[in-house]
Amino acid sequence: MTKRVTIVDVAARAGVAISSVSSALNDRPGVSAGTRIRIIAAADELGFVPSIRARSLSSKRAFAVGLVVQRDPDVLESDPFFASFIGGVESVLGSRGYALVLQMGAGREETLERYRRLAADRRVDGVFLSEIEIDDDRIPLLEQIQLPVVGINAERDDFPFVCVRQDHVAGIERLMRYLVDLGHTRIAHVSGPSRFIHARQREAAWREALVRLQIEPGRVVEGDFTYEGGHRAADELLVGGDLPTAVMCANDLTAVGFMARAIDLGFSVPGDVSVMGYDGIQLGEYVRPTLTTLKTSPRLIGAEAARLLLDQIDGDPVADIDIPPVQLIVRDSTGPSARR
Amino acid sequence: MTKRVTIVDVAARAGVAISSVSSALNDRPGVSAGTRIRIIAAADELGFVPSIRARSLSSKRAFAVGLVVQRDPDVLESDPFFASFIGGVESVLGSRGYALVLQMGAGREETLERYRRLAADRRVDGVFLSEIEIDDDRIPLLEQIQLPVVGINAERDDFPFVCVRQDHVAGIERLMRYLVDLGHTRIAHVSGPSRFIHARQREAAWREALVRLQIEPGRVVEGDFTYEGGHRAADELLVGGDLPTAVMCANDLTAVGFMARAIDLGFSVPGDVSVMGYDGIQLGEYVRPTLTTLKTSPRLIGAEAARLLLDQIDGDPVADIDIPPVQLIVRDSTGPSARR
DNA sequence: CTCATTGTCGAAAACGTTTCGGCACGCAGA
DNA sequence: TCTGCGTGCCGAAACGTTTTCGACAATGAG
Repeated sequence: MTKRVTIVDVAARAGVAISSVSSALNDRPGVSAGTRIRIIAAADELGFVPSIRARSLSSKRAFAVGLVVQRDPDVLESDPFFASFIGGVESVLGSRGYALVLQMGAGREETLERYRRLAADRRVDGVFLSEIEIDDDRIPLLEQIQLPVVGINAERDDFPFVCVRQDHVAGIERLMRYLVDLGHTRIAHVSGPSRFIHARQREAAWREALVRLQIEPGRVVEGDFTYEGGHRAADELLVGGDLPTAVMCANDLTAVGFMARAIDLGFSVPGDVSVMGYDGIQLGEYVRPTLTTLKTSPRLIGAEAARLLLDQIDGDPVADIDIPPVQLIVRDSTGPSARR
Repeated sequence: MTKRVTIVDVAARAGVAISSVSSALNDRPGVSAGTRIRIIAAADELGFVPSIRARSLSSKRAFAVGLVVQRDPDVLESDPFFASFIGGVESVLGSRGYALVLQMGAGREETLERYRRLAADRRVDGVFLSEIEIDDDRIPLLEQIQLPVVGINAERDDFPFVCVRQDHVAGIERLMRYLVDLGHTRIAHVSGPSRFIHARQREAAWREALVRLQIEPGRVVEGDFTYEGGHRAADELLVGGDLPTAVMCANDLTAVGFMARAIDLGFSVPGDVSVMGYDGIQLGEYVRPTLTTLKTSPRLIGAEAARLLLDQIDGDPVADIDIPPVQLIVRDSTGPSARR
């Protein structure tokens, strides 16, 4: 019923002191090969599972890490990023005996409060920091609290923690080169909310890629990563004389919304305007026309971020990581420039 | 740096024994009003935060609950249920000093393994059990492990744990009555995978509602809760002579996929066929035609489930809860029956 | 044969709570 | 005055690890 077999039982069975059991099971030096084997055998036979609670108390570790996601319910409703990200995180955490504590804050203040509580309670040994904004309050807060942090897509300069980044530059350059090869020269961008670092990164990558390809960057309309945002962006971009021949949206959902609205407005996709997304979510495969996009791997980002966080907690040296895009997926929403 | 102020400090400051501090701060009897106030004051002044770790060890509680979601990555990719559900769970957990441990299992065996680990480690005081299937392995496993459980949309008979259920019957009856009032008599259903209890519940509710309204239930096609599943269902249902005049899909994503495909096939929605979903996700508002659906509240389900779980852990009496649907949302995808 | 050295192991002290048994003390009833 | 009994409080023992430090044996060098 209650947790029966403790380290004491193992020690008794192996005929050694509990300290030896501890050393043996944690791969610490100071115990001979012979006794080590004996101890491990005893532990196995008894089905010994060390008590995380006692371990936590004694070793001052929680064996858990935290993720706080700020969720203004509408925006993130069906954001596929976190599900995959968490999957990746979990795969690494599980194998190292760690667990993930997930918190959700509705507004800014609530989110900060969650971090504070997590730290005050010492419930986790480290946290992920994602969806980072310009002048993000959480950064000074986390600097003050002494807690290992791994950032996700943080800005490249001036970020005080280690970070995992999607390599937007490489990915978006591939998208742009593809468009330019098709003859496009007026290429617009529907960005994410500009307060988000990762939205700015994508926009900057778009701009730089075009400059590098010697194309004048087209208009930028700020979206919000939603389907509806794509609608609005189409309304804004597809009027007047200076129409873009291609549009790159900051994510797939926006691109799908953009296409739907463009078609409603009487444009042909890709005949009049090519549309591309960024993410590679399932949906892009089902809409008509199917969506050209760049597939990324939130799962990989999660796994690497978890590895970095755990290494950092263990005191191992860590360094930033760039995750390359997975694959350029060419489908039906893009085609040769109309050149009108 | 390290957790400084402990119960000992508080006791010293208040001039009492640590046992009194513990009693006072936990609202336990055996301490007079006067000293209680003094102790609370001392704790406040010192900014005392009890160590969850010590508390866990001593009181044999983890102060955390677990959610294991099985994620065959494609299917759940953009399932909005969990995000909202977790939001609701969190809102209750937070205020009671509990945290949520989230685990993700890729396959069946991995999922079971997560539950086992969670239990063996005693990392949580209880778990949620959702997406329940017919003959679900997890049920016997959880019965064997002694751990409080709250089910989500479990079957009504023969489920060994307490449960929170969306009241599909009430909700779907509203949808059906609305269709029947519009003159529909051939009403089909695109279900979820039949291995899921909640998919069967929806189908059963659909069937019973129609019987009650004295309409012969139409065809049933098994979908999979995805957009693509809606596509396939349309391919299957919209051929031959005996066409349905209305289709109720088991969730919104399926309905949106169904509509898109129906329109591709040359049908008019709702002219030739009315389509309705179930969930009330954002997307239904953006597609054309906009989607008639029933709004549910995963958030509410999460909150109630968390309350039930915590009460159960505290040893308080608990009883099943039915959550009513939130609102029938009539939009453009449904209309009078074509009666052809 | 002695002494320093190394490697192995054990006893005991943390870690910071909760909980349990008991000791004063004041008060009622005899 | 004595007995009995709640009340409020205290000291100390859990809870199950990790970790430190010292004891002890075996080993090699002088």
